[in-house]
Amino acid sequence: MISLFLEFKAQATSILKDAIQEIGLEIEDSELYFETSSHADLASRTAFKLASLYKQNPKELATRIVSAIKIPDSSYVGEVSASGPYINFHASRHYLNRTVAAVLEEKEKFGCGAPKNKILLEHTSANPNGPLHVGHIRNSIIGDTLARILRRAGYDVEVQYYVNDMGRQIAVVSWACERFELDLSKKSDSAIANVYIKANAELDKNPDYVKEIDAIMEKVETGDVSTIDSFDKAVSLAISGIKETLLRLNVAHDSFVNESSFLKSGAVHNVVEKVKATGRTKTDKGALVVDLSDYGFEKTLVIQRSNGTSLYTTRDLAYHEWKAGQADRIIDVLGADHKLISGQLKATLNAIGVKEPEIVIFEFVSLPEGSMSTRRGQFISADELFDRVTESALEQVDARRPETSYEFKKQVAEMVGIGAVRYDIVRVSPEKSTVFNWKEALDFEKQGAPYIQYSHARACSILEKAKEEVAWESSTEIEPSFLVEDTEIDLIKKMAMFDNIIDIGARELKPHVLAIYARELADAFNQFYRFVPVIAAEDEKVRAARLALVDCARIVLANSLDTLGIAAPESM
RNA sequence: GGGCUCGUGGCUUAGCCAGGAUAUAGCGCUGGGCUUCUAACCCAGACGCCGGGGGUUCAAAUCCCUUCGGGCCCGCCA
Repeated sequence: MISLFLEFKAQATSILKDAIQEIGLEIEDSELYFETSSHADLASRTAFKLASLYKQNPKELATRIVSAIKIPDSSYVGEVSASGPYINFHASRHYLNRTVAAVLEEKEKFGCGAPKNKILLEHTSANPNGPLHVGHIRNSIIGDTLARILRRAGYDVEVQYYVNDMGRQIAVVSWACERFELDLSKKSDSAIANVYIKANAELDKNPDYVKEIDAIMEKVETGDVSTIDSFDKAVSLAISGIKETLLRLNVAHDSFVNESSFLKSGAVHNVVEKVKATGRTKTDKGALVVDLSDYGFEKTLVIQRSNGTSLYTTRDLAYHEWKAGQADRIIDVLGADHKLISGQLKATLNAIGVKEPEIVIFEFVSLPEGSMSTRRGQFISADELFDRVTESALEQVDARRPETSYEFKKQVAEMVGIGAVRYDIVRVSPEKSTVFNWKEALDFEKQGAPYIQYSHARACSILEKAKEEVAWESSTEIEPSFLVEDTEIDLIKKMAMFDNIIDIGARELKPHVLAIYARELADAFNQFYRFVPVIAAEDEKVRAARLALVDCARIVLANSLDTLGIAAPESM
């Protein structure tokens, strides 16, 4: 709740506005054009804007503004200077001291924002027709990291998995379970995938079977008990396996919501009636379609089949109508294949006066041989990735820490392996499509999660040693003003930036900014570690201050890792 | 065919929406650093017509047009 960089920026804003007013000019807050830069802690390009507004020279304006600047006592802003047309703000000693104190005071709460309203976030929601594959977990990791960022930003976040327990693909699964034997010696989701793949091959060979699927679909829609039971059985087998995978990935959902519940409750029927009431619907070859041409969609949207059954879209409309009543903001994390349909969904919701969701789209992960498909059995399961990556991590731990127990190595390998997977996926912007590559996935040499985790472990190790050698205690009173080395100041400034990163991530729904930040924070800590002796510091007060700084780094690294959903080992 | 999106050193990638100070970082490569708090580390160096071509602007990786290449979508599937 203690703002540092955000407060620094707020103070810089007010100081700059006053100075601009002082020289008789005026500008909007949004035209102060602040940016972080290597030249200053915060730089403003506003002189460019003022120059064009008032037809004056930007350099001269910057100089005049700077000379009119008045910095209040105990401000986070220390010094302001003009560099050509740029106005550079430098943080004060007070800001640095306050940062150290804030981290020590707030500990795991450091970086948290003030309490905000409720968000309902849906992610993963993969069809229960097989295990999660490496494409699905991009959804899970983006979604889970966003949820963690939003929580730290202060939102009350509920995370849901929308279970498709009655679509056509589940009818195929159910049909497949009758026809083929489930191999339950395997993980249940994998067993489901096997019969699902076989069934699809059968359906491709013999199109007559399609009628059987249609019949099953009609039965479930009319509430046939044995058909519903058969669906439920298949779905729960798949979902229990998926839950296991998500648990290992450190991804948690607050609730699993069944699609069928909206049919049973009559919500699907009601939402169709609401859409009809807008006068946008018509019948096209027996099917009920919605005209969304005024929203820019050329083609109509089908919301009811000619046989009267509902579609995924129809049930999704009902789901979103329900969600809109549960929270202030609705966020869905969806694959790029949903771009069009989610636009149509939003338009339809808008037409019936229901709050629209914010959609976060991520692009596909494909294989070198082409796109992944559960139906064709062409995918790499998340389980296989986790197994191989943790196995590879185990070899690393074994090589680096041969003296430790097998239990320890196994634990570290799990933290490092899963962390590496999460980091590798979250560090890339969601809008980039990627090709899965085993060599890269198993590479621990690059600066990824293990690098950040190692920095955390290193901080822990220094503090452990300090307890033994100099009887250090975390409660020791310290004087942060002794932290004057470049690497110390850089590290403090980087820690102070945490609230800003959480704010940006939450505002723009971009989890990758946090991934980059965590790596930069680790960089700053490692540089400090390399250049500045801590335990060996000669002056006792300097040593105490540096130990406190190590403790701060440990806390902010741990908080960053926690927000990324990555374990923070104390030793590795 | 139409729509959306991505294209930044050999490879991966930040910055683009809100245009401005030498274009970010990693891997790989070259060279250096462990009798000192964990070397999964640190330091230095080479490598870029920011896909191509036009335009707008005092200023373009960023905005506009066009073109090429990759991905996704255009189902009474989800």
